[in-house]
Amino acid sequence: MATIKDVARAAGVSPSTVSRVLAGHPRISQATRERVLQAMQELNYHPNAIARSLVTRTSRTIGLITSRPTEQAFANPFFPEVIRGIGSVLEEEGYNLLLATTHGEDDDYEACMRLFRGRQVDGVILTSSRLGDRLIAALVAEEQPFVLIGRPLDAEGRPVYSEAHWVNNDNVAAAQTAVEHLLSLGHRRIGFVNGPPHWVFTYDRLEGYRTALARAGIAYDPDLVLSGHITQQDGGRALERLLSLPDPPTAIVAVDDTLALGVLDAALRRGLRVPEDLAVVGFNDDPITAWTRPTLTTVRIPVFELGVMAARMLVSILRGQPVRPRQVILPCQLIVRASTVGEGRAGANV
Amino acid sequence: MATIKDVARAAGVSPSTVSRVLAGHPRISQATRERVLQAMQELNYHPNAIARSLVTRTSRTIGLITSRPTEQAFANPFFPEVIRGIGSVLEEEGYNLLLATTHGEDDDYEACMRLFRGRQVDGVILTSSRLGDRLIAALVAEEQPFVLIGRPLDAEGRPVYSEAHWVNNDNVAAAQTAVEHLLSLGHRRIGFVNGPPHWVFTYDRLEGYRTALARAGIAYDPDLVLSGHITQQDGGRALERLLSLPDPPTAIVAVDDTLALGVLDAALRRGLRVPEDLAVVGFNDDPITAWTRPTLTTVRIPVFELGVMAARMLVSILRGQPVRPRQVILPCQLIVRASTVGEGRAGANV
DNA sequence: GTAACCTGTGCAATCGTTATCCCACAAGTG
DNA sequence: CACTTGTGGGATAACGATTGCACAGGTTAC
Repeated sequence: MATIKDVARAAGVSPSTVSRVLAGHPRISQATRERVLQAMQELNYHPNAIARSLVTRTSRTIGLITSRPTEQAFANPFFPEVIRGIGSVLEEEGYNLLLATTHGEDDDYEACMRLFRGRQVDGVILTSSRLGDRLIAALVAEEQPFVLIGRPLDAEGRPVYSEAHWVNNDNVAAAQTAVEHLLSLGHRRIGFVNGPPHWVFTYDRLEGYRTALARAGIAYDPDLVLSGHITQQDGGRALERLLSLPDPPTAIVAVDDTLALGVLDAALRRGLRVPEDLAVVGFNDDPITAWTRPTLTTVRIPVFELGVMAARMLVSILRGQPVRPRQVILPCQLIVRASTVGEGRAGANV
Repeated sequence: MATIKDVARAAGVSPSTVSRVLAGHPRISQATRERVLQAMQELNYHPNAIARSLVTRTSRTIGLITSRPTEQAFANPFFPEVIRGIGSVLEEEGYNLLLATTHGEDDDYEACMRLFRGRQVDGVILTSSRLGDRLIAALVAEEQPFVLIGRPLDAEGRPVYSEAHWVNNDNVAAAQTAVEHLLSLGHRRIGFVNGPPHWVFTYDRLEGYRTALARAGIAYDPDLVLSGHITQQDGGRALERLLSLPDPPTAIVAVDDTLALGVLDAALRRGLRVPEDLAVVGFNDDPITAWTRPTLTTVRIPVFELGVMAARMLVSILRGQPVRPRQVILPCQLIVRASTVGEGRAGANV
């Protein structure tokens, strides 16, 4: 495979000159430039990105940390959608996207550090965070360029790292809106089907649930709150448990549409009428929610836009440009459909 | 950042020794090994993967070529699903996955070549191919390690590159099965909503459609075959055009569930009863198809498994192990649901 | 007419590893 | 005792680029 030296020899110049042609250096005469370019063509030369990375200490590659095994991450439409957003920016900017393979949730720290130390990526995008996330702590401490989709909270749920860059949707407000929607429909016993509670987004959504209840003067009942994995199966299981309570809920908020689908499916199988016997609200506006019967009320998260913003921010950081607001909050939107208001009134968005 | 030399100095050995410890070289005494490991710990040393790549000429990274802009690729559940499969293997094998960003379909050749020449990837997985694909031709000519999901056909549709590695589902047979299912239900005018016809998978599915018709003694009517992009919108448009024919079809085969959803949606909007007025069959068994009303008959493609097989094959190739069958064909399965047989009979798989 | 500057290019160091070659020393062999 | 064999580890040269510095020759300024 042709190297820069081969090209240099063929063009009768030094390797430096070839390198300068490659870099578009201004002080190269038109004549030599053409000679070099022709030699490159003839030898089918492509620069070795690895060698270049070694000396420039950049790779024009951005890492994506899912903090979950790929197999699990891509089972939820959230990741493809966020990658769509990220990809649309990176394509324009000429960055590649490296998916860090992680064995499990705890392994992502090592994986991410390896990427940085190994100089394989110039920066990373984290797609979610945990309470007291040590990966974020390390990235902040080492001043590695990164953008978080979400927001950093310490182990006690307090905001931290005000200097960090992140893009978030206001999950507290979003969940609050969802619950208030149900309250306005007259529901008083509202079940909350949560994911693993140590994730910030689940924590925030639970927070919103509690806030809404508190404002309505309804006591928080821990029996109504269940957490599990974000799978349809666990959604179904959660519903079963909630329905077996002495005083079961008349409405359910699930923190993800996948969970909500599990709830809906289990409810319908049980012969419940939705929303008459049980109202259901999900999160994310997964395309599937527009097709279910009844269609599913859900909180639309601007996932694509989160990806776009995160990528834009990171690119700016890498360019050394100051990022004006270091933190961005994108609005959510409650999409009211039949699973809460019935066929007739569905379609009106709040 | 600590380098191998710093570690060497701290441990009182030469860089070579540190490198050997890193590589698990057998001829290193226990004592020095421990000294070196401790120095690494103290200096928080992580090897520079780029520098290593430069000399070893490997990167432990695999490239994924979607041949579409990321934004478009990830709009279809196929890609996330195939990545799930690939990722599940790569995680175990310790490979990273690099998504090649492509501006468009024609740009993928350059992008892929840059990846290889730049030594950024050890091999690539192509997720689809076109008739007479020049990227495949180049990879074969340059003997670059790659696995194709699909199969290589020349510009005239003849199989080529018998030495290439690929994983495919038998799209011809799959489409044939779908059409025969409709024929067995009595349909004689069957519309075919195709994607861009220069892709091999669309070509093959059309082939299956024609074969099934021919076997049933039904003349091929080009008016019944439409092609467009694989979007819901184009599915809907195709249906409109088909219904405006003098002798419109009573059934539709769409080469992708996304198209089928567009067809279904447009049909329902028009007030058609499905399947009584119009039967619909899709491809891929997108989770959404189990939720539509009526549920959608579809051909299940083992997408996850295609990803797993492709990744396994590529890893074997990279290891220098002979891959026993160079080509693998995975079976499809027709999932019969209500969009062809009505609510009562749905659920029986063929 | 000479100093100062500009243009275009080459030289050589460097990035952080791995790999080849070689040597010092200890132990086994006849 | 001389000679082979084996073990552990150091020196040094790649790997393929980039880049600061030097410098030759031509142009401009005064």
